[in-house]
Amino acid sequence: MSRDRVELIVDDQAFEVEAGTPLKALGITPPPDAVAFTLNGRVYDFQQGIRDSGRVAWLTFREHAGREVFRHSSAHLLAQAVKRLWPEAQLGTGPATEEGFYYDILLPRPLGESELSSVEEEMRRIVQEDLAIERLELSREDAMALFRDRGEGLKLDIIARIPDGTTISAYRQGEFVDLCTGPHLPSTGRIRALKLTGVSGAYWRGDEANPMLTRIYGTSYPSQEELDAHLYRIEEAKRRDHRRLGPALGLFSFREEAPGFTFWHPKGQRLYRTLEEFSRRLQEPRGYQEVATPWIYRVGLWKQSGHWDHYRENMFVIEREDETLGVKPMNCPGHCLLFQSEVRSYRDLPIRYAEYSPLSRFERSGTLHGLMRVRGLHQDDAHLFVREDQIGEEMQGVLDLVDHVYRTFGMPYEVVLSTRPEDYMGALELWERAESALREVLERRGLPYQINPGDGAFYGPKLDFYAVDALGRRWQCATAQLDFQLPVQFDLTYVDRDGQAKRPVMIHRAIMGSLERFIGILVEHYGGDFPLWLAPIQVRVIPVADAQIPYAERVATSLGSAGIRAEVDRKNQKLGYKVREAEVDKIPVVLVVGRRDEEQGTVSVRMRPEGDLGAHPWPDYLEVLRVKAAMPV
RNA sequence: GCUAGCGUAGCUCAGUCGGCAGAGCAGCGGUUUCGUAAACCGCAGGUCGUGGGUUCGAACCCCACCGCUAGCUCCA
Repeated sequence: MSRDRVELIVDDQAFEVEAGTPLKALGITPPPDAVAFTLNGRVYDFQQGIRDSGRVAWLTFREHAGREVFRHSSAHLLAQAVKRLWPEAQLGTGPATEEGFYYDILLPRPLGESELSSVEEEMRRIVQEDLAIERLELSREDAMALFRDRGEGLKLDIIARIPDGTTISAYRQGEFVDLCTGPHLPSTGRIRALKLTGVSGAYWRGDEANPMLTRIYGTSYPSQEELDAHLYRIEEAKRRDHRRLGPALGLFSFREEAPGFTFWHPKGQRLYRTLEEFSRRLQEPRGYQEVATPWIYRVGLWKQSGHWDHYRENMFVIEREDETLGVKPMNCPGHCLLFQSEVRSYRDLPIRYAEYSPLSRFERSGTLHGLMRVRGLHQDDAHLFVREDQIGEEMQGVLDLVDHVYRTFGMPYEVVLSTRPEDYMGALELWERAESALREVLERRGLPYQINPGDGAFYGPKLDFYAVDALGRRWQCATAQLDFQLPVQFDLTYVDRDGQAKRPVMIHRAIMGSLERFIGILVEHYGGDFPLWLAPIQVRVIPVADAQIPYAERVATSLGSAGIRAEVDRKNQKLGYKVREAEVDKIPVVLVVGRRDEEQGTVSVRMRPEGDLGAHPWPDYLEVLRVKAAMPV
């Protein structure tokens, strides 16, 4: 077969055609739900010239790559509608996202969310018109001329950056043309269900120095049912939003007097302390030693650690008596000073310092977000000082902890290795050693991982762990970072077997990460329905009538003595009312006590989500609860 | 910080054209003492985010600031 011929297998039918022939020229009718196809791992639409031999695999909306084609064409649809409404608008870029698509557009005037419905209407009209989507291939000159004529200044900017020798393509549907590599749907009529979901600003090319364009977000599906299901998922996420649930459950609140800082209410503080206790009970048997170090240091320390150069923008800085002081955003420098306080032997290592004290980070006002992004936080933080030969074993220990914790909360997790950033500190050779050490740890464990190039900390590469919650969303929580720089900055040493001073390696690690953020995630993951061991109020005792209040109080007291967090509902209300309130408050266990219970020495158990479990002898049932409520360490 | 939007009772929300500040839930007081998701009656609750301006008169129109929301940028 000559180089300019390709052999294709389509639905078990073989074709041999000239290279560059599009699929639609073969006279084949693709399956009705096919949006594109793959060939040798490359996605093609039906109009792109084929340059590879192989078997054609149809792509539908069900495949990730198919969805991307579908949403990308939806973005073009959006752009076309906007251009019909505002012909002087200039198009930026409009890609598909995980959940939908957006288009960045330079508009003659700001667009409010209320105006989206008219854009949406125009989009539906174009879907009705069922315009064929046509691929054009152009020379650079023709492309420049075409988009100059159409007043698309931003597109000229893009064309200018396309390297020589690349085919420049555009897609036309009706009167609309967009510069685009494709692939795309065959026609606009395929997009049966769509919704525009919001507008926001976005810098051209993502650079703060560039002008801001209007970004219009939307999503689309092949059918209304699928769109409705998507909108329902969004509603569900809103229902679970920790910023709504947290205050409603009496866990925490925010006040404008202290933006980015949390008011922990009694129940929230209990939850918080339970998590902290959970962390201690896991770490102490694993050789961690809890410490507490200062939270304000002279600027010299921050200069020494490198934070002054790399992290100052995120620090609270205080000027007093001609001196500059910085409130700590991290514990690592303090732990280095602690390590320095004594002469260390190789026999002392590894040393594992754990600390839960408050950290302050100046986050820019626009980035604050409930508990997920705050200025005042606490981490289940630790720094391990290890010999180089201990790195593997210690990292394995960290991974064990991560695994235990995320398993406990029923969250699968994904691992990402982040490598050397541009503003890195230290010698290249150390970085390479650190990065390959991390790779080896993961591979020995057989953990699949992704690589995020250039996303490491300024002092070392890191492993980030993304927990996946009940709604399938990913949250970055745990992190484990190798650090060869800070021991150099602080001139940390230990005396080795041969009497020589050696440099330890530091491992920075947090398992839950920021406890604030972790609680935010747990609230949404469980929808406020915490497992028994974690629930702030584990048991509510409800007397059927006032006459049973003393009995209810005796029950609650014995629960308390057994270490179970219990309260009595003394409200003058009917039982049904108090049961409902307990359900709304998401109390995991309700013990109803009426006259029958008092006479027979029982409690009537009601548990979430099962409901009424009938009468059980008391205090025998206390032991059942004690076992169920035990912390899973 | 930037773009757009929002801010009325503890919560959810109504408030017409610029003309006396409203409801439900929660709270409090009473009646009721009740067996598994809302008893009944009553009471109280407001600097309409803050400050300025326009107007005879501003929750409503204008300006500035604060906070929040969706994103952007940032995120050890």
